[in-house]
Amino acid sequence: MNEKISKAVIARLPKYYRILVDLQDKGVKRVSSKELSAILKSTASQVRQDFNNFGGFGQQGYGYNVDELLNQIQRILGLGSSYKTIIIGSGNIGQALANYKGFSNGGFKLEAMFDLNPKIVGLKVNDVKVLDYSELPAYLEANEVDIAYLAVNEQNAQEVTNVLLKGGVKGIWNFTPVDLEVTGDTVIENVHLIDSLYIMSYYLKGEAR
Amino acid sequence: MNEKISKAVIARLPKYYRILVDLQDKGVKRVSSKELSAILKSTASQVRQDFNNFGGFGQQGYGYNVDELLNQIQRILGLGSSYKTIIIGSGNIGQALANYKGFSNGGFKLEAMFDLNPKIVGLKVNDVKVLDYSELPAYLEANEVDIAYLAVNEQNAQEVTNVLLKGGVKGIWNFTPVDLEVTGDTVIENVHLIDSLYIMSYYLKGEAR
DNA sequence: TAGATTGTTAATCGATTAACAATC
DNA sequence: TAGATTGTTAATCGATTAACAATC
Repeated sequence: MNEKISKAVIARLPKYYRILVDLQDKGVKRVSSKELSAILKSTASQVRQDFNNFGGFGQQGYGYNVDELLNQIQRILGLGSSYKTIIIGSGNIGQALANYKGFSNGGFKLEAMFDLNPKIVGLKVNDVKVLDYSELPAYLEANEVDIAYLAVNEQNAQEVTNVLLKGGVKGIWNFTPVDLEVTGDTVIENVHLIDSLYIMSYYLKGEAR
Repeated sequence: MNEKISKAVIARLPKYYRILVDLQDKGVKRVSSKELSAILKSTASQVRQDFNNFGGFGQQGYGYNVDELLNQIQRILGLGSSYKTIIIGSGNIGQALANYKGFSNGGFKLEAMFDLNPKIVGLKVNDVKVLDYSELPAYLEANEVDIAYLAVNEQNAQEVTNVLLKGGVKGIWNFTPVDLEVTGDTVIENVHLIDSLYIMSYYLKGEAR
């Protein structure tokens, strides 16, 4: 399956996932595309199209079984797996990410943190020790890392990325405002906070018009 | 102008902005849509279409003046203005946002922080004092707030939002995984970190196929 | 069975890309 | 002027929505 599913569809999957977890918590057993679309503020048609990208898992005349649908989406998103993660740049954002509880549920296991700043190196954040950045290449040599959370200074972002790529990291969750250059099939997921704030500014200004 | 510009276009503006700041820093004086598209990995056609949503500011045969184009995009994004901001939920993420230097440049001025936790209330983060959450309604009564950065627990997100709306906050930058219900024309900008991580998981899994 | 709701095809809508006359 | 590159219209592509036969 999975010929080439559009980014728009993938971007909606986590929302389906969240909604289904909610429904399951509430003890709801079945749900129709129409009900889902009401929650999502989209159309029943889109919901069905989305699911049918992966081979529909509903039943005519019935709808979708919440447990089963949730399992499927979990599987599609790969949330059954366990990911080994590291944090590069253990300042404010890096530490916030280390402390954030939500990630471990999805199977994202923080294994190590790194920083340049001698004041930060050696700290323990949420039971994970901050190592000196100079140790990163050796660490990558010795340990298989799935995802690196990149929260370093803008100036160092690309250089650190190159080290991570050389070390065989499979994905980079990028919190810097830099559009990283990568080779090969390394996955980059950007969280451009500044962009998000600027977009908000645009719409706020719109209010005044 | 500005009839109804698509979200896709708006989402690209911060990237143009970043690129133009870079070019200006490098002393570049002019740039063509073709050059910009090469940096953006898009097409020259799209670049020109994007700018022409706001009334083109190029010159035939020449291209775009970097300084002028940057000014225009800055103006469109409303980055000349000054925004009064507060942080609700001053845990890890709230504090990281308070400490983040990048925001003040864009005119986002942090005025106050709030939290429920007595261990956090009273702290000073980046020279801003954390107030008790119970003081929020009075604060909003007394002060005009443009943007609230929402970094509270998932469980409290909607309730806090209701307080913010009642207090006349114009926009909410939402770091909770909740899809907030809002009335009126309050602007919501979501930073769904978990969604972003799940999307990354999807593409990582794809590698293995 | 009859009603409900899916899976799926067809129609529409919007966004991206191509083309080219206008003009600096 | 000739070359370059815009602004803008037209063509294409892709995503969303509508419609409906299949079927639980």
